[in-house]
Amino acid sequence: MGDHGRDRHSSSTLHRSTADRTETEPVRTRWTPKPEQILILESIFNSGMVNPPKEETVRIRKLLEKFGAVGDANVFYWFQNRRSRSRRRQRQLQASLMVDPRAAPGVTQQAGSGVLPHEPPTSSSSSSSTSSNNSSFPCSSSASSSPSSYDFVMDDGSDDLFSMISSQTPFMCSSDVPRSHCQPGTITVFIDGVPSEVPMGPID
Amino acid sequence: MGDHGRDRHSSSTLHRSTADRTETEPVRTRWTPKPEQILILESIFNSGMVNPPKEETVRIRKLLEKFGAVGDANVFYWFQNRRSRSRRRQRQLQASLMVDPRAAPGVTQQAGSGVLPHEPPTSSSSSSSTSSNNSSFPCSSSASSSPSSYDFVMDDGSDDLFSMISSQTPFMCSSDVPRSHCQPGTITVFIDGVPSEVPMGPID
DNA sequence: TAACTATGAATGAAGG
DNA sequence: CCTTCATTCATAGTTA
Repeated sequence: MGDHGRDRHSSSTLHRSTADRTETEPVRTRWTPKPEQILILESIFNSGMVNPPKEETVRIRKLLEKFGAVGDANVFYWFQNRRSRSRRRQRQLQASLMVDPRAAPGVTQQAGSGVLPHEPPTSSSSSSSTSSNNSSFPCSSSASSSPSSYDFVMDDGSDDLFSMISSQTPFMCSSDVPRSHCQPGTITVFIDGVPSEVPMGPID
Repeated sequence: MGDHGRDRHSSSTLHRSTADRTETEPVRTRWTPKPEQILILESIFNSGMVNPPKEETVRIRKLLEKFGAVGDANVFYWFQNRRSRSRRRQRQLQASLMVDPRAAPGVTQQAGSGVLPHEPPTSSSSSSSTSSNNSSFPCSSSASSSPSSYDFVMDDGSDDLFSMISSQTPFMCSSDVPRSHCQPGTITVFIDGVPSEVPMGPID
């Protein structure tokens, strides 16, 4: 069982493959988000917007497109998976703790499905309260920080727009926020000096 | 009948999986349509019956049951999801074409952008909605002259297709092109040489 | 080289 | 009808 043969077409936009053959192979490679894109997505997610509406999704996509080809579907999937994964992680962790206080995440992988629960660090101080004191995102750049708005400064004009990212951030500073009811603010992302606002109104 | 007389979940038939976890665990396995079942479903869908009534749903279920456990709800959900997905795809495609200037007829293209699963705003979203584009596609294609039975002739089929049934079965594809409403006839599915008729009455 | 992990994409099932 | 959750498949990227 488990033999599905559904149409696996979709996706799109991807970087150049090793060698683009003129063959009829669409090379349906899946979208590989760039580090900058991941940063943006994570920041938005951690800002409380865990489920952006369509309008916001489109806007976010436009934002991400500045760093690489990406479609609305990719953004949509990203948020969906993010939410799902976060919840699942929490659930499994909780379940494990309930059953056995020292239930190690080690599992015996069985042939067939490789869905083994893997609980990485993070997710500790999760106060599921209406109060949101989420000050995640150590994006301590020289940019001024406005209340209720996150500033994101990127320098892609240079050769290495990655400098800012690898400057201090290990890779991804994501503290899974279960559901923060952030106040209506605005996520401001500065790209190449151009600020892009992503108003985060009613999250869901 | 105020409410749809359709029972929401009545999939009484479901196979058991490797239930060696907990004895009392129903394992709640979701229905995994077999390739043959998918073929039948797609055929019916592509034949124009995109929203079969309950009676037809039951009949289709009976048909599918020959290849594996399946409930009425599964069939119902399948059609519902299929319809939704098709519409979404179509909408997205149209939107993409409007935005994407490279609608080159040439194939072997890495697609434009990730098609999103949710409806794009298409024209600012404000105007009254539900402006269903009825034009659609020409309801012609290759159809048998038999007014009593309908043949499934799908194009595409470029994707990997499973090894059909043990008999000869018309190919199918994932192309979603629901004919608005072809002539009311009968959908005949040849299974193992045995024709099963599914009269398509009120299509939708 | 293969095996594993992380994650994007697809879809069944439900809720509204 | 539409959106959303949960489960699963497939694959890019990493590791032994």
